[in-house]
Amino acid sequence: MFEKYVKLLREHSMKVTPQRLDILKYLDEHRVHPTVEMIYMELKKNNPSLSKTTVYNNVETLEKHGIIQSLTISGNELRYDFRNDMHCHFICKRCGRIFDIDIVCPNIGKVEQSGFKIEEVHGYFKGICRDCLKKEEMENGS
Amino acid sequence: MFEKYVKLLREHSMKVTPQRLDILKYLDEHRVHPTVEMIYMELKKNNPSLSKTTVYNNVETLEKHGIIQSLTISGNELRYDFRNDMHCHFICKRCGRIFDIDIVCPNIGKVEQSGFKIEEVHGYFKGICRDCLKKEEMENGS
DNA sequence: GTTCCTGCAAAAGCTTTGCAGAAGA
DNA sequence: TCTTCTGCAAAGCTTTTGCAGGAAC
Repeated sequence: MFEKYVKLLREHSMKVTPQRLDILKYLDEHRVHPTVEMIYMELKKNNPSLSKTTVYNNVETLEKHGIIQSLTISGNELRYDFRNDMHCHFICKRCGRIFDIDIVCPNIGKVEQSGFKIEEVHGYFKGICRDCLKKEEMENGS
Repeated sequence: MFEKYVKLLREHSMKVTPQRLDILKYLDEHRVHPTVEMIYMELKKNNPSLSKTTVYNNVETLEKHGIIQSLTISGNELRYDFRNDMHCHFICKRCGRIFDIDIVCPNIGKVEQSGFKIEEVHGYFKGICRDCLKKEEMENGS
């Protein structure tokens, strides 16, 4: 059940705690790019003594170790992604859902040629998702 | 002096107020992608009665009209850009400065083909800028 | 005159900090 | 045993809200 995450933490010489395992498992199994609040509310159900500070501490530490990734796509809150490989995100302005977009920026070379050392690449698309477009068509349809 | 911005506001049927003109002029002449706090502190020098709420109100309205653009690059605060054309940004993890990168995403078509309606494209690179890299070399240099 | 804007104060929301006790290695 | 983690409370910041008076048109 948790072996995968125990291994992941050990590989990064991080202490293995139940809270950490819960957070990793949640992020892995719920690829919705949740906020700290969402993670906290979900995990609190099975562990009522969980503190939001612990969630904050852990997502920060996990990110520092490169295990997870944070998204600044929505401006007023950070979102977390179990995937740490390079890909883009699409956020729907109607429903707020965030989708993974498997595209890699082909211009990194150009930016590096101009003297910048790139450590992270974030691509964010904003607009209306398929489902919300369909819903709109249904409502406006003749 | 302000004719340019008066014209811009009129074109968008927005009322012309001194505060609006000041904000537009500041953003146009200081392409550093400032925060609301930075705009407020600067403009307060010549207009001590300026309110931070007014700055918030105006950057929001200007963005809604597509005159300026907001960046979510830094997570804990919004930054504003006078440029509203499509381009990318690079933020230096050392000095915090944000640079414009004139690159257009070549993959928009692919995302739209998968059924998403794209309204905004944001490309953020994070790393170390030229100046900070040089400074590092000087300090570590043999 | 009507509409929209400004600015103040208060509140809200996300995140960080300090610290004592607890748990991991 | 030593180090790190957890959880609580309080504080810090950015941003939003409500509203009365004022300015734009």
